[in-house]
Amino acid sequence: MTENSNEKLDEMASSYDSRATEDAIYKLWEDSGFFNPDNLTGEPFSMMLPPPNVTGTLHIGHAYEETLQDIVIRFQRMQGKKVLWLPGTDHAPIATESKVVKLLEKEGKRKTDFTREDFLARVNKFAQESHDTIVNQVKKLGASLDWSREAYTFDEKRNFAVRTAFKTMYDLGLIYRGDRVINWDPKGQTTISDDEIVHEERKAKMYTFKYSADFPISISSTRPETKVGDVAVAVHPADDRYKQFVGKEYDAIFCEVPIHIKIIADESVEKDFGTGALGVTPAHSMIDYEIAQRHNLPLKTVINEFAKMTVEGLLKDKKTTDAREIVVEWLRSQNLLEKEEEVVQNVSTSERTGAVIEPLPKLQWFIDVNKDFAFPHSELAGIKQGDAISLKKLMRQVVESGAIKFSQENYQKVYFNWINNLRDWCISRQIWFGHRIPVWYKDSEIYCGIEAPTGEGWTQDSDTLDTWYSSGLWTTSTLGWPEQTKDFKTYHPTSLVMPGYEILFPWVARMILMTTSLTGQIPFKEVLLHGIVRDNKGRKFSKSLGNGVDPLEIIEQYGADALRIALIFSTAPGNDVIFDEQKVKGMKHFANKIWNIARFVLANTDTALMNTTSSRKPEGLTEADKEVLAKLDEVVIATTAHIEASRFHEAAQALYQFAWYEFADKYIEASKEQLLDANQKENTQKILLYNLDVTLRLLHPFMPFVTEELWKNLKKEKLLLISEWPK
RNA sequence: GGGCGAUUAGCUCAGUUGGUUAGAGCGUCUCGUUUACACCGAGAAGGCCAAAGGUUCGAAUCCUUUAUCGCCCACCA
Repeated sequence: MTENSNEKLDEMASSYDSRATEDAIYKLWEDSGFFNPDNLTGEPFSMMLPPPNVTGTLHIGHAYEETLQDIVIRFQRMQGKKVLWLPGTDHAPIATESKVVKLLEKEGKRKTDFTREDFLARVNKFAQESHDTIVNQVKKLGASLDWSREAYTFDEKRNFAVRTAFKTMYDLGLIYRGDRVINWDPKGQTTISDDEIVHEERKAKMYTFKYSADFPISISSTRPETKVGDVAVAVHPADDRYKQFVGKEYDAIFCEVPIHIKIIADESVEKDFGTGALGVTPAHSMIDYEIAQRHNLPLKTVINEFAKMTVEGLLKDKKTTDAREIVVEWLRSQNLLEKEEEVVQNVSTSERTGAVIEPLPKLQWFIDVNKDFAFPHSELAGIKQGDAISLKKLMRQVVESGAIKFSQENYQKVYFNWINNLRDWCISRQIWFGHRIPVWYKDSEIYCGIEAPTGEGWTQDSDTLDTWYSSGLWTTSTLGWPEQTKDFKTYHPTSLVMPGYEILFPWVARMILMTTSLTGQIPFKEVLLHGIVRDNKGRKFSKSLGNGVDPLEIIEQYGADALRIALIFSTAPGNDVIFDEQKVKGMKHFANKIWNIARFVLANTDTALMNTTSSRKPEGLTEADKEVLAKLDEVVIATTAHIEASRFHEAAQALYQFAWYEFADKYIEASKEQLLDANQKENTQKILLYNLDVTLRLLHPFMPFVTEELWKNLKKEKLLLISEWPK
């Protein structure tokens, strides 16, 4: 070894120290300005970060998501494209508000102790703190996001986009206000959409009984207390047992409440279930509401927003659960109860509060997904401006036509299946935190506008919008829409969206719905969904299990590069990922291996050769030289193909194999002899440098920190961040 | 009930359009350290690719059936 080399060995630590490296490297990148596409040239490539909720801190699942996206982004940037990856956070009204309510409860305070303004100040403070934590975590991971364009779903610009979107859809007739049975969360005191419901299996008792002794038909119910709201009994039209009664009407006194029951025939009733007769409670059951609509039956509300009975008599002001006991007792005392059986039933609960959903008729705002509207502006093949199309058809069309491509075909099937079952979307929420509905009332007048109406006496709707209404605008609002900004023109439609499969419906589908109807453009050209991260027992990470892993602790211990490559190494995107600290440990060793490969190469080559490394395949190569160069060509082709096909795990595996076994174990070992041979020395040095150069480039999207740190030693003009991808 | 998927080494998972002896990480075992890295090297053990049938010159891969497991959607009252 030369004297120079010994210096190099002394200069570089014998192992890679991620703690001493990562923050400085991130700062180097940020200061370079190359996260901002304004400083780049080439064909635009754009992607939006799915905005994390400002409900606290990020978990390992976010780290996975950001790693996948950062790999694509860095790869595209190295391909010489003008790459925009735009960061932001989501105000997530229900989630954030309920989080703050819980925090206040710990202080012994309630939401109602505050004015709307004071409460919102508390929420905003919490949201700001969460935001800061999240941004720090994202940076620690190495995500190469353009922070100069950072957005928030609840900032001024996004609020303007939301108001404009609402007004536009209202004018198109897509948004309407209607009195319908909706999902009411009695704990959160708000409506929620179908997507915010979680079904839970619970044991329940099903009671079979008659309304009164002289009523001809028995019915079954797990919620006998709602029967005071019944207006009909529905039977199947072909059910011979009940045919004779159809059309007849009866009066009865049920648990001290007078009821009037009409016998109707409806196809939706199952003959073989229970008694084959369904007590219809239009105000407190979605299905019954739909039956009632078909038969022009009245709505009879018997339960209020606090899940308490509103009828007179025995049940007055009782909670539904208590009322149930009372009704059952009453049925027994009247000798009307025929059967009582244990059943397992699916109960609808609120995703955020866990409360049992109470279907209630309420005046709310909806998006009509079935109504044909005149498509206002089109940049799509197959649909012209002015064509009549419904949102459902539109959502199907843009995927069927191939304008939006699902990288995983099975998720496309899931998407179509969801659209087929889609119902109108309830977008109003009775919570304080969120975008106010841009509608004002004065006596019987209604005004919808982007700004408040002029004149005295107008009151704005007190409701706020569903979180997905604003995040559904994410690709457009972040680029300045509704203004036709330069960013919007340059980067929209975005190239790709990469969220987890769990938000395919609430987010991906909603972005397609909102963006396409409003702008006539698709929001993104390609959808690539990823799985969720589970613990090493295959369980979801959750607070109640206490199995959460803090990405920052993992990064502190093993380094961000190790975490990144460990997460993507062994699983194809779309499948769930098992997080195992052992994997991260293994990849820390890999980062160290790369470090020592570089250390060996740098110690055994002359700086004078640094800039001649691109001179390939010199004369007089040894077998080992030829072998490693061939393998290097292979890994360049394979890595590129794998990334282009979104097989990130295979790209990572190919690189791991090459670097460790071909480059280090075989070639570096062979080079030790060759370096001693004067005839082979220069070739060997060139090949070592060339291999190192290419390996660092290929590895950069996966392990950006260690590769950029080592790149410094190659004394190149450009940062590795914006260096050319090898060919 | 409707839809989507999974089953490959002790564990966690790869395996692109079907193509020679099915791979990796971790773990296990043996040997090795004046040598860039012990966060290391050399080597080894370990799999009738869930089961049965079919298509094919050829199947982990395509088709059918079965079993087991998982996820999503859905208020059979």
